[in-house]
Amino acid sequence: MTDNIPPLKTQQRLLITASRIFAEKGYQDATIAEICEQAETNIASVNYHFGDKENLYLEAWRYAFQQDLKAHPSDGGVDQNTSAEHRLKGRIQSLIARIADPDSHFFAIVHKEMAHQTRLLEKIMEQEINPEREAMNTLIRELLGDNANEKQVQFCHASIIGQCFHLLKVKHIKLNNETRHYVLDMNDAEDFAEHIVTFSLAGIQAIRQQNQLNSIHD
Amino acid sequence: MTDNIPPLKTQQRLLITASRIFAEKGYQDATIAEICEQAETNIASVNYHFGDKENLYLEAWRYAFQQDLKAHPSDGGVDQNTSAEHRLKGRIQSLIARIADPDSHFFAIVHKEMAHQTRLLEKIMEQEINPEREAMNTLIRELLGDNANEKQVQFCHASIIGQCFHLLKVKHIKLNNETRHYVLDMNDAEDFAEHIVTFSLAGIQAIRQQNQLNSIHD
DNA sequence: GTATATTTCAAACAAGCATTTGAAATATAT
DNA sequence: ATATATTTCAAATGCTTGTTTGAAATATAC
Repeated sequence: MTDNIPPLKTQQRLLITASRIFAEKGYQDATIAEICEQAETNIASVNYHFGDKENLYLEAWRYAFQQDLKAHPSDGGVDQNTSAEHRLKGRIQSLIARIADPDSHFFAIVHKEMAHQTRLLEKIMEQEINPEREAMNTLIRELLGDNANEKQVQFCHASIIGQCFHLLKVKHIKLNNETRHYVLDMNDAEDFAEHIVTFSLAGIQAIRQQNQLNSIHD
Repeated sequence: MTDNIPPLKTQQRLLITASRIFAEKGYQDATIAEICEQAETNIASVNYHFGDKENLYLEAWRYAFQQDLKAHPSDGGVDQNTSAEHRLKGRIQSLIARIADPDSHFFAIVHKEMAHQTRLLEKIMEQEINPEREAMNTLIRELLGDNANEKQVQFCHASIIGQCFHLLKVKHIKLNNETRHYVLDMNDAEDFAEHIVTFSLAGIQAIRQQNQLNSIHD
């Protein structure tokens, strides 16, 4: 009777390994052979436990999503009673954290998925991402004020998400640094999050003020 | 002696077709068979004219870059003597136009390239994109004022590029629109460009003002 | 302890696709 | 007009990789 931790089940090892490798290489370039080798199991086990490669991909992605959220809750751990500014800041920081954290794979897979284009995954995306989008849009609406229309809300949302996802690109394009000037990298993630908050709150205010000016003319 | 336009050479047809198909499907999913079929030539012609698939990809990408710039010059056709605000606006509009135009393939290929990860392409990217980046950074420096440091310039650049590239994602993720609320789409490209300009000029001003406040404390 | 179900494994299989080949067709030059 | 170079073509080749197979090993249940 030892207190040894029982080794993880094959299925679990496959999920963990697959989410990492799919994040690194994308669906196409990741081979079942490589995943199984690193998960220390036989190739046939993918078929046995998950049916086929695509289903393993799906499950690994879902798994990564849950793990990432466990490490970085989407509200950033900010009290729901604080100002919209602070809650937006929390959400931006959470997003940046999930993108920058080398152990968070969900967004890396999303990023790689740009090329692959599976219909199934899109469905998952909608399911998983929509609630986060709506939560952020609610904050944006509050910050934009009553004169704002839905299009402006979506544009501001796109501005914020676009900035955050840009870090994803930087993360995966490892540039051959020929002693060039300073360039955004992963060590700046927290600073960049601060920047996005400042930049975006000002952007939102500008739209709000534009609306107020226009409404006077009516 | 007729004034018939001579049919395009095989090599040219391959470049045109390949840039379109690589933009649609990415490197991996695009097959030589399909490209040749649509270019109305034999599969072996890729090997004959370009050596291999990767080199065709390279050449098609370069070709797309040139074509896109021909249609949408990177300065947006704005007079170099106008204000930094207007010149930045011109650049943003050019970028958005090249991203939104269904006949412009360069950025679509960049987008799909996220998954493929060829070292060669990265090198070309640097060559082609760096001048544009520097041009925009010069404008950003001017708008940020003398108190700004290089990191802030890069952050602001990342903010703007990130917003523009977000449109690229929207373009290629054709969502199964289940009668959901309004959502950004390609018809909004011009409006979105306007939005990015307003949003980003305000963001840049906010950083500038932050710097001014901080410099007073010294 | 035996029978049944579950899981692992090495090897074989099959499909997709880039690439090659060598001959046929066409263009170019002299 | 003839010789030479260029371009096209159908078919074959070979590699990569996802999937299947059936037996062996292991766990589970009674």
